[in-house]
Amino acid sequence: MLDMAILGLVREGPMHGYELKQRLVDLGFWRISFGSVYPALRRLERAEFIEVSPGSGRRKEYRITAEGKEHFQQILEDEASEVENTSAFRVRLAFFKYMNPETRIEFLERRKTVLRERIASARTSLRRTADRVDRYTHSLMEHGVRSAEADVVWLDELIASERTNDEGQDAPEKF
Amino acid sequence: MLDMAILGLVREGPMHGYELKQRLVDLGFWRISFGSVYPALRRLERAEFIEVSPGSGRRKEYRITAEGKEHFQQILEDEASEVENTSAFRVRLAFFKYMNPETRIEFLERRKTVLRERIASARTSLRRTADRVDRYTHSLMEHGVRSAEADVVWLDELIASERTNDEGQDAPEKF
DNA sequence: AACCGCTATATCGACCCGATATAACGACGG
DNA sequence: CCGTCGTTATATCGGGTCGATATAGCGGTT
Repeated sequence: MLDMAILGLVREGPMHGYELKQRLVDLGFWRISFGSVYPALRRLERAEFIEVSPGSGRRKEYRITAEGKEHFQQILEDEASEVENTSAFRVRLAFFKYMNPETRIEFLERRKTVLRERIASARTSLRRTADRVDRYTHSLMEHGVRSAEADVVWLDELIASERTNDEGQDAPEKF
Repeated sequence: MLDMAILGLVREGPMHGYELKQRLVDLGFWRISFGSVYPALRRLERAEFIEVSPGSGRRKEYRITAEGKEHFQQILEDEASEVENTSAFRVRLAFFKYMNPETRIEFLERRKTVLRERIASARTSLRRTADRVDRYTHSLMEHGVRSAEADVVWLDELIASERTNDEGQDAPEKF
């Protein structure tokens, strides 16, 4: 998941580790750690998906290779893509412009299905435990349902906007 | 974090691992894994916070010890409690009834502060990157802000309800 | 009686997190 | 100019977590 995020960011242009982490925070991955980022960079370097060159000062500039781009595309569009994992879903969405337009909607729909199933089972367990559970736990469970419902609404908006203007602003392939 | 969740659940009564995991799912921890649960149980057993006895069939019944209760109380009320970690926050909330009432509001307020800071910095990075970023990334960032805002509203409700009926009854109400 | 899906415990490697170490850098006042 | 403080930047470590997988009893179905 982190590999995809890093490749997707480095794909926009060369970057160093610290900057990479900040961009991830910008995307909403608050808790990403340097203990994940730097090992990931070495991992990707070993696999020859990225290259390193010295930047200014202590910096190391990372840039994506041809194999890296290929690999990124492959894991991005992977049919068996993890739609249950919120973080993985969000990363894929962040790089939606690189995704085949016809798989975008399918991807969003699958995410919606997962959320709907969770909402249903959460509602069930809310009803089942309504009397045994204190108000804090109950509120926690209810808020979980409301959040998931809001996510579904958001997904519906994304799907709608994807269906209506699908020929408009496809991002430039090059950089 | 998982340790606290397990101790809190086992505190209600003896339980086996599989049941424990299901209860965690009920609380909204969708992605908790057996690869975390069983090692955690052995960890807690080694520390003598829980005891094991054979249940029916292949089951193992886990029950909390006196030291376990003590430890649970200690990590629950820990002043330096991790309020930035969403999962840890949610676990603590699920066991709010065991928390000292006067620290509950303080805890909720600290969580609110963290969320407010995130909202502010997310808004900043939204403005900063508004032109450079595609509509998918933009929508992702915006949705993050909206979710966090909804969380703040929810926290406000919890705080309000905590301030008004602080008369020590744990009767579940509508909410 | 063979089969299937669910319950239940367990382990493995890869990965991620939080804390910590190190050090160069710019800014600022004394 | 000189200390020192906050930020930038890379890196490592131990312990925790994840996802996959193995094993097997158990109840119901055809």
